[in-house]
Amino acid sequence: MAETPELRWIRAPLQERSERTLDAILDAAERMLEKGPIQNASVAAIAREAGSSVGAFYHRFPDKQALTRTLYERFRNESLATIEGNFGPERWRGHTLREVLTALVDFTARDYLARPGLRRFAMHLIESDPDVRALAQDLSSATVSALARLLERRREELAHPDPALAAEFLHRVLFATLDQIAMFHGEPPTGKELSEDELIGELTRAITAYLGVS
Amino acid sequence: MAETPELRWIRAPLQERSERTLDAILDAAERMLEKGPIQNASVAAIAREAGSSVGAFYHRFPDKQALTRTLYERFRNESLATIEGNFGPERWRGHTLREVLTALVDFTARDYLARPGLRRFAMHLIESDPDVRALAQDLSSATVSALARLLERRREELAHPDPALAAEFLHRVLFATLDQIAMFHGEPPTGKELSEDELIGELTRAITAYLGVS
DNA sequence: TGTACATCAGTGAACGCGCGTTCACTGATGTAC
DNA sequence: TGTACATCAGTGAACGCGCGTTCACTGATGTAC
Repeated sequence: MAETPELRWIRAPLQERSERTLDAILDAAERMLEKGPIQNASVAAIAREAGSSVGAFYHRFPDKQALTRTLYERFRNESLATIEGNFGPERWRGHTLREVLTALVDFTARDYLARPGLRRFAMHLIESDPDVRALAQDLSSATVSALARLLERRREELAHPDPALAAEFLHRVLFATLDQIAMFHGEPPTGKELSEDELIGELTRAITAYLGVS
Repeated sequence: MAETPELRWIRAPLQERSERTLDAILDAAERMLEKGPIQNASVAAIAREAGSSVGAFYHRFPDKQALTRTLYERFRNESLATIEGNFGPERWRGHTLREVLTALVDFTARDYLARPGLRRFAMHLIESDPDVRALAQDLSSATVSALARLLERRREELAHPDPALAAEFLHRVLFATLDQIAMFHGEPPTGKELSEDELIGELTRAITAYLGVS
């Protein structure tokens, strides 16, 4: 599961043994993400889950923050790869803008909602760690730019006067909505259920209507 | 500033003196909300800010959680009153649905964005305290119902086939977007600025387009 | 290929700090007569 | 109206717990010759 992680915040493993330990700790932390906030999990508990020890933890990580940053970076790299894959101009050749948007919303929503703990983790970290926030802004910018380019290229298929502004706005609304759902453990803040399919349907309807997709 | 608060979670003050202390503590906590998470502020710091003492704090509140719950309930009551005021059928007589929605979005967005710390506080509490979450769901339900009734009454002014579903969806999207902005201290997650006016404009555009307002 | 030594990795008990909570005490307010 | 007493309110030092971090030690791996 784990690639060799970024070394920005951790001591480089010099033996294969310690690389295994490092991966085990990261994997354990990732597993614990879906149970509850990592911020509430003690280093001892994480080490135990990894089948390791507190001392081994501190042999790799200078402190607990380095673990959360490294984890965040793992996920950010996944996201960057996904953006590359989803937004290339040739990726959607032969499809209408409506089809493209429908597919993107569907994919993004299901991806997010499948791992709510991960999203909660990211939100808390972005809120509290300025370095991570800078990384997240970078990721957002990349996504917004990719979306803006997509909209610019298909300008004749939409009515919104300012595709760049629209991309910025849509990015915000979409991710805010998905993050909010993740935040509340899949239990929606209102009593009434709104199923995943209904949500995706309404999101698509709202986005195409907002853009004035022909 | 403070009304006599709900007594659900605190010991009733029997002398005027202790009621003053109670209000001072609640006001101090409210002030501290905008600085940083109350969860990170120690009881001693809150008591100090209130010009009181730790012992006085525990004379009113059985524990720290009772403070956050009481604070939350204060704000929830404000919100309930706002809903009552904003959603009565006679409130908008003589205005088009477009005008009503424009006014509601403008009011709600500016109200939220003026006190981001309050929103962050509420989000964290809703996430971590099941009792508060139940209260929040109640509040959401009330808002959604009020909005749904408004849309039902003006069904001929909109194209969306299911006003109740639309109300549920719009509520989510709107508050998720505003909460996300509050969450990141007004610094948007993307580098590019989207001014408050632009945001409100695009929100209104998106909502009217989604509903198919004539 | 074997041996000595250096470095890396892992262990878990102990430390220390922050913070929520308690408690013994002092002071203020209300009430009975 | 004054006085004695009970109850309420406030104070801040001390307690205790959880948890991040350290550290002295043991074991494993790599390397020089």
